[in-house]
Amino acid sequence: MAEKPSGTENKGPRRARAPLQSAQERNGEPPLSLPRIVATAVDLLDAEGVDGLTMRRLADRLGAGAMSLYWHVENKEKVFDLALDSALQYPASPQVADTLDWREDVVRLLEDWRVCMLRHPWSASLLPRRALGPNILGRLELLSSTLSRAGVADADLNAAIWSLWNYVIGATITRANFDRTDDDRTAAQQRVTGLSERYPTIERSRLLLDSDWDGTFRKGLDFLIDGIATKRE
Amino acid sequence: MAEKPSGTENKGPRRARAPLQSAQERNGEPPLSLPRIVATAVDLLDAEGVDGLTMRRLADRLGAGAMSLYWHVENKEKVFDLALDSALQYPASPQVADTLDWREDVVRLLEDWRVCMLRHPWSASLLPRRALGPNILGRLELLSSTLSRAGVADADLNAAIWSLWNYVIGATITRANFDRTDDDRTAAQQRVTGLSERYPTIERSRLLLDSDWDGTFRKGLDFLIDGIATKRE
DNA sequence: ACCTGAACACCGTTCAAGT
DNA sequence: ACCTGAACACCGTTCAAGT
Repeated sequence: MAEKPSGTENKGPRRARAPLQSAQERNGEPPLSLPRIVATAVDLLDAEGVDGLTMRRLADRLGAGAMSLYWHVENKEKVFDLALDSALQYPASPQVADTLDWREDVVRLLEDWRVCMLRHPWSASLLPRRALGPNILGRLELLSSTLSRAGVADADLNAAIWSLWNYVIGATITRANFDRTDDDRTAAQQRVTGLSERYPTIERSRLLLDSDWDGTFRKGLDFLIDGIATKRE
Repeated sequence: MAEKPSGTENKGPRRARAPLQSAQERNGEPPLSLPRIVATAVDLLDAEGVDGLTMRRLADRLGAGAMSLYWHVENKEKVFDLALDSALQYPASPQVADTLDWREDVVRLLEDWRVCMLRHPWSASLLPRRALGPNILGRLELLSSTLSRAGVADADLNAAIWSLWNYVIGATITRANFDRTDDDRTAAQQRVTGLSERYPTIERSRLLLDSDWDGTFRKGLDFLIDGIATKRE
């Protein structure tokens, strides 16, 4: 499984001794490279959604033959892995550390995470089923250390992290997928209304219409953090 | 868009005046019917996962030609919608209502929901992107009315419901997807260990190994409910 | 070292046709 | 009313070959 240099440590060919300008653009960079492939994949996903990412279409966008990708990337799965982690990049200088209020830190951390995923609406639903890349791990580490420094007992640390992770993932997936068109939502609520004797509470509260996603996210997050605060020593 | 009877109200052909036993099994039921298609789809999904569900394979399992499905079902999307809602069936007699403790009720409701989705590991990730069928709406209604009866203010009701929904979805998706093989998890944790200077906290807490999913789920749920209890009037 | 086209075994869905 | 096969426009990936 290691004949090809498509392994994890390969950063793509170096631009130094570029050979003889092969038919593509003439900026020193070779026409295909892992970073370029990943960046283009993210663009394609942003534009066309998960189902829009096709090896052939991706190659097309890169001005390459369909099969050329496989020298760099081994798999479509791998493309997803790399695109996801690349979409979750975060400011290298974690200025979040050591604020006065650890709750503030956690909230800011997770809200940034959420905003980042909402900017790439395909990312949230992909996250739980992918290998954890360095950016994802970096975010988890930042969260862990913040909570740990805040005094969360070691025994409760993992439960706290996973609870927050699960909540952020769930909220973001829901929002990215339900927040489609207003028409869809009205249609859904109207189906409920048509059966108001079966779903009286939902009908009365207009659950499927009203959706202050940002507010709801923040409220639930506060609940969780309140609970976690209890576990500090 | 309405020539075919594949619309929402069509429950499949009635078995009453069955005609002349067409080449299939000789139990009164017609060889193809919406309920049978949906049930088989659920089986197929359980056995082969989301990617395993193929119109052709589904038809195969039903002993029918590949295209026969389209008379009953209009779409592959629709198959997913129906299979999902069918997997989320719940006891028609909601004995949950009117216990002494509303918190107990909510917990039982959501734990049953989660167990139900874990029994069909493909369901959780499908849920957020699908139309809400009667079973899903029924569960939402039950949750809503329980919270409402518990005294949650109308202004906070929807936020409470969505918070719980998001949390359950997130937790279940994470669990269904991360809980794969032990090998995977050890490999993941070892990658972290190899970079222990970058992820010291995660390494120390063994986040990627230890995963008491059930316990974590319950703890986070309690946090949320605690927070919601605050909002009662 | 890097890229390519032809080919294989699949997809979902349309359509015109069978009973 | 219900089912079908052929056909179309796609997929991901292998392989043997090009430079």
